[in-house]
This record gives sequence, C-alpha cells and structure tokens, in this order.
Amino acid sequence: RHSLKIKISPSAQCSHLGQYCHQVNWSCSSFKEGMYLTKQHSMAAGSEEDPPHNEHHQAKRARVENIIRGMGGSPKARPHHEWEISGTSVKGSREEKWMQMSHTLEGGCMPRRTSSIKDEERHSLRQQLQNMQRLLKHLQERFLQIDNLSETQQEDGMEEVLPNIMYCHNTLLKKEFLEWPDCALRVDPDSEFERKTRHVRMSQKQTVQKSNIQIMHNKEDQELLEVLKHELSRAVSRSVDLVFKNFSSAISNRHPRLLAGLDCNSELSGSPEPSLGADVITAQSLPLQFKQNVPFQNEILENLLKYGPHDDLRVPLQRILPTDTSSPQILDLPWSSSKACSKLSSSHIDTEATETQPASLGQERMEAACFSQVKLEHGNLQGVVERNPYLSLNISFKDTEEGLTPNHLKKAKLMFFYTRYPSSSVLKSFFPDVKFNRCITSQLIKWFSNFREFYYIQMEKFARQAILDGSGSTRDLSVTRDSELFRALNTHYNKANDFQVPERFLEVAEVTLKEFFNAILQAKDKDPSWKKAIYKVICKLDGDVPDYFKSFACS
DNA sequence: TCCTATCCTG
DNA sequence: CAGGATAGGA
Repeated sequence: RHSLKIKISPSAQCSHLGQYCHQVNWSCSSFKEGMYLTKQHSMAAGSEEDPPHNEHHQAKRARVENIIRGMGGSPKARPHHEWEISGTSVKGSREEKWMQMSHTLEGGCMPRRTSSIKDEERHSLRQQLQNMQRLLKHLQERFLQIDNLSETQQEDGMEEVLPNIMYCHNTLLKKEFLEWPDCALRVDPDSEFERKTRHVRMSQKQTVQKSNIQIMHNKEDQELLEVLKHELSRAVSRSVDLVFKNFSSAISNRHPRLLAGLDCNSELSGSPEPSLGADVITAQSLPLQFKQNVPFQNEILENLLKYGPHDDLRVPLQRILPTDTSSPQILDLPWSSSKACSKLSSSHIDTEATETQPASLGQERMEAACFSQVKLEHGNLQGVVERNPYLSLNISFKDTEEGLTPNHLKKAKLMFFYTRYPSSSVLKSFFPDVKFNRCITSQLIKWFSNFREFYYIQMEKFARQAILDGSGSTRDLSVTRDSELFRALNTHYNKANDFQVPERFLEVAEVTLKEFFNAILQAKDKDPSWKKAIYKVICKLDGDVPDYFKSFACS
C-alpha cells in the first residue's frame, strides 16, 4: 500500500517522560492501538478504490517518505525497536501478529478471565483506541491547517503563525520522541491530509534523494518536518498521559495498597527532591497525583513491563512468573518486547496467588510468591534496568541498601534450601541490592551459620529419637514432606510455607539424618569434634542456588 | 592478624 | 537471631 511513513530513531539522552515511553512499552502499544484503529477505519473507507498512482506521483511520495525518514538520523540505532503502526508488505506478519493480539485483547481468547474482567478490559482498550483515533484526527487537521498557511505565508515561517503547534509541554520529551526508535506511522493515502501533503510535495523541485539521512534543502520540507515533529511530540505525550491516566485509575481502583506506601517511599528515597525532574509528568489530568519519586514510578514502570498496556493487573500468574527455572526472565508476554520478570509486588501475589489459588501454585510461582513483601526500590530498579537493555535511565539511584532487612533474611533462609555453605562470593552475587562491607558479610555468614546450627541440632535430635524409638538401621529413616523433621525445618526456614522446598533438600536432609544416626549408633559422639566429619559430608551436598534468586531484590 | 566456623548464652 | 568466646586455617 502507498502510505506516508515516519521513522524516528532513538537517542542516547532521554528525557524523563521519554524514558517512560522507552521503558514502558505500553506507550508504544497504545499509540499503535490508536493508529491501528485508524488504519482499519481508513482501509474500510478507501481500500476498494485506491486510485492509480502514476510514476510522478509515486516519486513525489517516495521523496517525502525519505524526508520523513531522514528525521530519524542514524539508521544504526534502529533494529531493536521496530514499531509498526500498521502492516505493509514488509511488515505484514507483524500486522497479523498485532491484529491477533488486538483480537485477543478485545476479549476473544482469554479463557481464564471472567466476562466482567473482559468487559472492563475491552472497555478500557476501546477507550484508548478511541482517544488515539481522535488524536490522529486532530493531528491530521493540524497538518491541513499548516498546509493552508504554508501556501499564503511561506515567507513568514511557521513558528510565528502557529505558536500552538510549536507548543510542547516537555521539550525534552519532544527531543526524545523525535529520536525514538523506529516508529512508522501510516496514513491513509486517500485522506485529505495525504492529498494536501502530496500537494506540498508537488511544489518541490529538487530531486529525490534516497539516503535516509537526507539534508533538507527546501524550506517547505523543513517546515513540514518541523510540524511533523511537534505534532508527533504532542500526540505521543498526550497518549502517554492518557495511558498513564488509565493506568493510575486501574491501580487506585484495584490496588489501593500499592498506593498506600507512596509517602513512605518518598522518605525512602532519602531526598526531598524528586529523582525524576519536575518535567516528568504533570499530574494534572490524572486522578491520582503521582508522587515524583523513583520507587513508585518505577513500580508502575515495572508493572507495566510485566502486565502490558491494557492496564489490567489481573493477569494470571503463569503469565508473569517463570515457567522454566533455567530461564525465568524470558517471558513471552503478549506484547513481546517486555523482558521483565522481576520481583512481584505484594498486591499481585496476594490477589493472584496466595488468596485465589494457593493449592495449585507450581513451584516456580510459589518461589516467586515468597517474595511477596518485596517492594520496588532503588536496588530493584537497577535490576530492572539490567534486565531491560532498552532502559538507559539517567535517574540517579540512591546507593544500594546499607543494611540487611527482614526480607534479606527471608531470602537467605530460602537459599538455605539449596546451599548450606554459601561462599561469600555467592552471597554477594545473590544479594546484589546489598552494599557489602565487612560487617554485612559477617552478618550474612553468621545467618547461615545459625541456619546450620538449627539444622544440625534438629538432625541430631531426630537421629537420637530414632535410636530411642528402636530404629536399628538407616533403612528405616527417610525424610519426606510429611516427616516431622521436615516440618520442623520448613517452619524454621519457610515459615509462611509459601515456598516449594526443592526435592534435593529432602535428600540432603535424609543423608544428614542418617549420618547423625550412624555416628551416634557407633558412639562417635563421644569425640568432642564428632560432628566435624558430618559437616564435611554435608557441605559437599550443596547445590546451586537458582538464578532467579538474584532477580528478586529485597528491601 | 584476619577470617570463618562453631559453641554457648540470652 | 545476635553477641561473645574460642579454635583453626591462611
């Protein structure tokens, strides 16, 4: 199809709002939603009678395409994010995918959801689509306006006569958007906008240049370019505001607890100054006054990364949590580019897992659930950044946590199910949000020492009990999830019982019990250091701690 | 001397 | 679980 294509490439420098657009794919998606609808609309209206385009016409069109493409600058930076607003011969498959996704989001294939949820989701999505449609229409009208003016006031310049168009509530955003990754907008070739644009192009006398980085020679082209830039900036910032608004509504309605900690998060940031500049997002238009603090905003960010653009937080857990422990971070979320598999906020777990389906949770989900108390903070945010190469935040993070928290302790206890003797390097790598120093390291080591102590005391106790009970052989001994011994251990290390203890731990526990049993039976306990031999055996049974423990930052 | 582990105590 | 004492290895 013949269409006007606008390509925009990314920038290293991000404005704050721009970062959100970068990071939070919903903004792109929302934009797509609007464009997609518009495209559908225009196709329905005009696909039957596409006028034949002669060579001259096509050449003109190609030129403008190149001009617009030239706005983007370096093509190097493109390949990662290819936004396709609508399909073309090149991106046809993407359009299909997008259409399928739209269809899905429209409510077609969500067997797990209730009809009311679907309706709500559908309604929300439709609202966004309609808003985007309006935005596009508005955009096109602007172009027409400009075009008309350009015919009469070419010498005056656009900025004087169209101050409104030049308006952008966030100049950084404007810059950011202009340098966004590939963003292809397709406009109906038969629209008035397109006809007018064609008219502008026809007034050009310069030859077509095929380079993507084409220098503007013609004033009209430059004007058109400027107008496109500013209008696109506005459209995107409005779409961002819109989606943010929807999202904030969703959060405040469904997850009031998530918002409850806003003020204390401000305290946590340790600075009266918002880490994101004042030009981030003006909360006017928003039902919720966003506090401009990193933790909360990035909680939103992370939620968005996890849940997608349709502001529905009630995504079934299996879509969030790793299904493959070996690569828990690679998730096939419906909107593809999200790679976030991060800690879970308490709201999600509480509503999705522990309350609604506690018995049916698989191991991985339970493992994730164990971190239900985790709140997104500085350390976690860094994790988010690391997991998402698109995020090049210039937010100044506060340093990592100064001390160990109860959640760190909880995490350490769970790690004990895998390793009884973690090296300090393991500890460092599994507590990336902890600022290690001598004291902290010692404390962590002490924790594991205490864990071992309890573990071995239990083992000795149950081994002696077994002997007293008349067990004559280790064949009578076993450790299962029903064992009293296991229950004692589980209560100690996994008090909330929201973690599926790995089978391997049961095996190690059984070996340990048998070691104690045999040693006592053989009266080795008369030697003051009789346990050392057992420790030596047990320390060799350490396993690797799953990598996803690294991902779950504690605070 | 430093670090780590264990034991003991509260 | 933390603090102190103690022991052993580097």
